[in-house]
Amino acid sequence: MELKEAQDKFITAWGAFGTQWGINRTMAQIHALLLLSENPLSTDEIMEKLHISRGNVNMNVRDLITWGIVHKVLKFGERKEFFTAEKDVYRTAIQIMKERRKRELMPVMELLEDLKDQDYQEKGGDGFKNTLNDIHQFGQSTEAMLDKIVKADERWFTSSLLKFMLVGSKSK
Amino acid sequence: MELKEAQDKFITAWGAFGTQWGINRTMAQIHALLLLSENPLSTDEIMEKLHISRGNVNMNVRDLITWGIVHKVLKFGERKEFFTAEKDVYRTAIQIMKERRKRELMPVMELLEDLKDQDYQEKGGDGFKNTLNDIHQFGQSTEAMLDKIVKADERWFTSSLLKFMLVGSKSK
DNA sequence: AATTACTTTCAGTAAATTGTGAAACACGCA
DNA sequence: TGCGTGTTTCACAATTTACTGAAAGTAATT
Repeated sequence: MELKEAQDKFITAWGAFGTQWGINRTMAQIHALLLLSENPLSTDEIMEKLHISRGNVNMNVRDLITWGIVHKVLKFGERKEFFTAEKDVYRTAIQIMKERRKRELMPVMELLEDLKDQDYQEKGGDGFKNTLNDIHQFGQSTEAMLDKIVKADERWFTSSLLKFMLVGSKSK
Repeated sequence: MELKEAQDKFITAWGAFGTQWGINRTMAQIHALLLLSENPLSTDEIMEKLHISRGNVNMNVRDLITWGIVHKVLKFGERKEFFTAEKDVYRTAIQIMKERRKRELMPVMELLEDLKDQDYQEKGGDGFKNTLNDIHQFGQSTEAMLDKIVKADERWFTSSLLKFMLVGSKSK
């Protein structure tokens, strides 16, 4: 298999996987493309390589930027904007966790806190409250974990946490 | 706020959150409904409470069952099938992790292994290989972690891991 | 102030996903 | 075997989401 061919395969597949997650195909493909490119690409280059429209590139790139995993780069002497992906896989992963937490976990927690702190006198009210409590507690545990991971640097994440996960467990 | 009102709010919101994840609204709503119901519900009850068609209920319930977070229950003397959600939040979460791993992580790993083990002689081939390696390595770390979590029981998950995450970290 | 080089927006369209409801299917029972 | 009760399937419809391309916007350059 040729290099270019392999890269295309990777980009295509990355796009398909993206779909299964909540990410749209094009966004995932752009990310993959930038990840593989040694140097930053312009809008036109992305358009050409992925055969998509200018508007599409613009919107998805901006989205990737708000996710914090793609950066705008200005080349000296050029008026065009270029884009590049964060190359460190751990950083990228942590960045995604951070954003998902903010967008997906936090709103749920807010709802739970809202519903939880009320008195439901009726029959069944306790069961409901318990369910909310369980979920809330789980959410808090998750938040605590993410917080640790996010605040730590990726070196710690690999070495310390992973070592613990792989070796340090004493339970069944 | 009335109990029923609060429950409806929860179900609606859970559906909306589901959408942000890769899960479809109805599936998330059915899950929420079953989570809140003390006793198992029949297809007809679900149809009625969520105002959705029989086919829709059937398909989504079966999907939830393949995810392992909803179970079929047979009531003595009744011919109908009833459904109930796994009530333990940790079990549910672990179950979801397991499935996502299988459906989303494993195929990616396979692709990476396939592309990785080749020789790309051309210029740039090394960069590509390095990128693949990084992602692969990260994937393996993730797999290792999930594996530990999945194999452990939820008691361990809460006590041991969480304690470690909250207290045991010595790094910056 | 007009031109050039580029970016952003957005109405309309295309594509993908989800939902419906009626028909086919399954199965116990008289 | 035919009936009653319940489940599953699936073509089609409705809804949601993503993409296009042209027009409007921005700003440096002449």
